[in-house]
Amino acid sequence: MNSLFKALNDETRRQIVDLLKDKDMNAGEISNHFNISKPSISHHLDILKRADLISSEKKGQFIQYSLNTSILEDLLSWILTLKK
Amino acid sequence: MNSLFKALNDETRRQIVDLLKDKDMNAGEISNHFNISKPSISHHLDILKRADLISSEKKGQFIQYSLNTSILEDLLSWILTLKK
DNA sequence: AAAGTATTTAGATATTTGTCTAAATAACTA
DNA sequence: TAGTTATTTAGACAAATATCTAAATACTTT
Repeated sequence: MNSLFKALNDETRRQIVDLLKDKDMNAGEISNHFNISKPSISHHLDILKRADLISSEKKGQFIQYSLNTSILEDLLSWILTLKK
Repeated sequence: MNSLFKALNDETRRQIVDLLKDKDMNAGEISNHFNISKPSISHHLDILKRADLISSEKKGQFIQYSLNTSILEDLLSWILTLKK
């Protein structure tokens, strides 16, 4: 839960998640959406991956990233216990 | 949204939120649940308050804190758009 | 094999954050 | 009003974080 909140506690990472909601993208495509260096984006992707919010798959020269919504169940149910 | 994620990105603050889920508490009562100095807890409460996750009301010598669940709607709907 | 493209790793740095102690403010009590 | 209790504010500091540039790795193409 800690790594999940940590991952989501950054505007850029939340935007990456929003991007991947619509379609899978490789690191370069993701990077093009931001005014941030590629190494920094790579670092953000790593944090999202460690939180299990995204997965990566090598596609030849590229690395394709996709969203993992299953991990959000935990977050969702935590919020719902608060709201009850 | 930024202040909300920031507020939730800390185990102590999430525990405070969990405490207030069950019943309202004053700062001292909250503080007693942690091995952290009162000023630090006060600082955490301030962050939660700025995120609008809790509200405070002066009750004589004490300050009573209570959970604000309405702000969680935004978070909830954001998560749901991801899961769609 | 050499050159080019995609991505990550390494190392540095400035900013943010969580914590502390000491002091200030506010309210109750004797 | 003096002392006690509840809480916050101020200031300091170590650890975590977001970012950068330079270099390394991995794949593709010619």
